Amino acid sequence: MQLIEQKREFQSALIQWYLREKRDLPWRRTTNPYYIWVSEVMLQQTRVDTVIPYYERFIKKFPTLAHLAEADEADVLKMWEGLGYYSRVRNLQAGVKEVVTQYNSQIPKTRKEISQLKGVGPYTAGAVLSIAYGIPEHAVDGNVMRVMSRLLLIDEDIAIPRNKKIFEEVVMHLIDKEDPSSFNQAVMELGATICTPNPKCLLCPVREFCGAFHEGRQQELPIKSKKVKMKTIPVLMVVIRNLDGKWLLRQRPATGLLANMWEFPLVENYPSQAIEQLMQQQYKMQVEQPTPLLHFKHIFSHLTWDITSHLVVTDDVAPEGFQFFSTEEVEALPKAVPVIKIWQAVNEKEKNS
DNA sequence: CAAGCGTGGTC
DNA sequence: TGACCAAGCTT
Repeated sequence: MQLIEQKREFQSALIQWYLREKRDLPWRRTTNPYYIWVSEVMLQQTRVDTVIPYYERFIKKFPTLAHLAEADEADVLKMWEGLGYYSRVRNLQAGVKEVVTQYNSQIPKTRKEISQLKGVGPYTAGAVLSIAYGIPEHAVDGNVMRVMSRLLLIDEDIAIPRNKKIFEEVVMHLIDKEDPSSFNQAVMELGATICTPNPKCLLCPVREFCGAFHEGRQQELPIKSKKVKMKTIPVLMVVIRNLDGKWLLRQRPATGLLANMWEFPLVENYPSQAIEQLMQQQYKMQVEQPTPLLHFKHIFSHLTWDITSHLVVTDDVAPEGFQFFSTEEVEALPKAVPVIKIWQAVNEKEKNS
């Protein structure tokens, strides 16, 4: 195969292009393995432009492994608010604590050891090892599979997990042992800017090595099977204010959807009946004066919430698992986007009365 | 392994 | 407007 035979020329063309054209990103100004780790976790399934401000704030607030290890989980979650996939940061802090306590605050330099840290999978392990330490390890993400499937005309379905090892083996063969950091980042940069789903082949620095370009098959690669369409769940959210002007919230479980985030009382798949009766049944609470707030859809990765929200008043006590919070306290709690939207609607209504 | 897990951008 | 996407990991 042409690319394999001209490996040196390919590596050189790719890395020269990367060093010339790479975007100036905050995490490319350091090789601090902790900062690389933070950036890689944030970048999982998340766009660069979204990550940048979160990254800047996060490392300012938690500048070292020790700072993050010792931080309160609620403060850590607050820094992640709005970024999504909230278990990432819970796992990150757990992994950082492992490094501090078990590795004398030195992030391990072997795939075997680093992969055992919470939240560090095959990609993140290879990314930290190669970018922070210059170790020639594969870091195969969606970009890499797309780029390699085109370069080498690999037509295995990239949606099937067991096929990823094909790409990991390809990368281990092609990777530049002298500069694995630039090589891995170059492949990803190429996938993010040139070898996109709709590729810009005329701008590609390695098109002469590309099997798909030669055969005009760049639009049909990679092969990726479709996923199932998601369900829509009707959700009723009730914002409950007591006579002291405080708000009723609870923290979601530590695992699962919106892990550890705070929310107003909610009912999924609720029956069509009055809010007062529903709150009595579900939470044993007496509420009055229901006022409609917002009606909107919130789309998650695998399901949609069709959210109806109301504002009510109560003179009751907080039910099991709930607490009343002042307005300032509610602001400080980590909340996911649908809760934030409803909270903003409440504030609007307060302002106009 | 398949399914669960957020959010915002793009075409 | 809806499908698809974006530097994946866990169970």
